[in-house]
Amino acid sequence: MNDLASRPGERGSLAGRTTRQRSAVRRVLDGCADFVSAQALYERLITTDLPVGLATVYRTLRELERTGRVDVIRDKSGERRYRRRPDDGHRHYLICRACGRSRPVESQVVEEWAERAGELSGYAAVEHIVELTGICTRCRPDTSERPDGEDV
Amino acid sequence: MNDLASRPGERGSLAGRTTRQRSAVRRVLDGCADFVSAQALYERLITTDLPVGLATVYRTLRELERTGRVDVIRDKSGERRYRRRPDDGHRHYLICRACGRSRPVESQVVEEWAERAGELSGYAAVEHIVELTGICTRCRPDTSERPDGEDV
DNA sequence: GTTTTTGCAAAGCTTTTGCAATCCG
DNA sequence: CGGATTGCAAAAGCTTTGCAAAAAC
Repeated sequence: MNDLASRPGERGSLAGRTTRQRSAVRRVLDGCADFVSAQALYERLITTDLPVGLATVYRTLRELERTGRVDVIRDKSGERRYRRRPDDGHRHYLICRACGRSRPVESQVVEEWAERAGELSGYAAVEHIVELTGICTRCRPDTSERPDGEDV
Repeated sequence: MNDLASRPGERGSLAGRTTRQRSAVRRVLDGCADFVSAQALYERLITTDLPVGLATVYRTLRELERTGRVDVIRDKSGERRYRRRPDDGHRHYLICRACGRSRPVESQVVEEWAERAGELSGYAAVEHIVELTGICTRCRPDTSERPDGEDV
C-alpha cells in the first residue's frame, strides 16, 4: 500500500540559503495536518501562498527528507507524500485509506522489535519502515461507536 | 526506503488461463531467491527462458500480487520488487541495502502490535506494512563475526 | 560580485493501456 | 470457434535534470 520511512539520527544541517520559496514550502507544509503529495503541496502553494515552481517544491521536500524533518509515505500508486515530523519523535502513523487522515500511533514496541531483529540477525545499521492503514470511524458511519480519539 | 505489503486473507482464486508466458513468469520468479523488479524479471525471462512481453510480466505480477502469492516492496526510487511468498506465512523481511539479499524475520510481535493499534484506534480493516533494511554480515567484512544464519 | 536558487521545459523511469493478432480450451 | 491473452508501442504519471535568468549574501 505505502510506506513510512523512519531513519535514525541524521538531523543534519539545514539547506543553504533562506529563500522566499523555501520558506513558503515549509510554511504551507506545516499548515497541512496530514500527508500531502508534492503535487498537492504545489497546488496549495501557487493558489494560497507564493507561486513557486514545481521543481523547487520537489527539491525542497527532498532536502527536508534528507535532514529528517518530514516523514514520507508512498501511496498505492507510488506517489510520495510528506508530513512534517512532530518534534516529540512520533514516527509511525495509522492512515485512513478512505479519507487519508493520519494519526500517530504508539510505536515503542515496534522500535524495540526492529532493533532486536537487527541484533539477532547480525545486520548492521538496521532501519525500519512501518505503516498502518485502515478505515477510520468517520469514514465508516455504520457499526461501532468508538470515538476517533487522538494518539493510540 | 521501501515497503512491504502484508494483506490479511485474500488468498483469492488463480488467474484465468494457463499460458506458457504466465508459467514462465512464475517459474523464473520462483527461481529468484530474493526480490526482483519487474524489469529484472523480464530480462531474465527473455534471456534464459521464454521471450515474453514486458506488459505481460507486469500483468502477471499484478495478478500474483492481487492473489497474495508474492510479497512486494518498493525500493528507494519507487521501483517495485517481487518475491514469491513462502507458504509458511512469513511476510516480513530484513533486506540488505548493499546486496539486496533478503531474509524473513520473526514478526509475531509486530503483527500483534498492528492489531492492537487498530483496535485501540477504532479503525477498521487495519493492514500493515513493515520492512527492515540493514547491512548484512557478508557485505560488511569488517567487524562482527556473527554468522548470517537463517530466519531470526 | 559571486555563488546558490529558481523556473521552465525536456527528459527519465517505471508502470499502464489500447488494440489487433494469437492462443487456449 | 470464441473469448481470454499477448505484444507492441504509445500514453501516463511522478520526479529529476539542464541551463539561463534571478536572487542571496
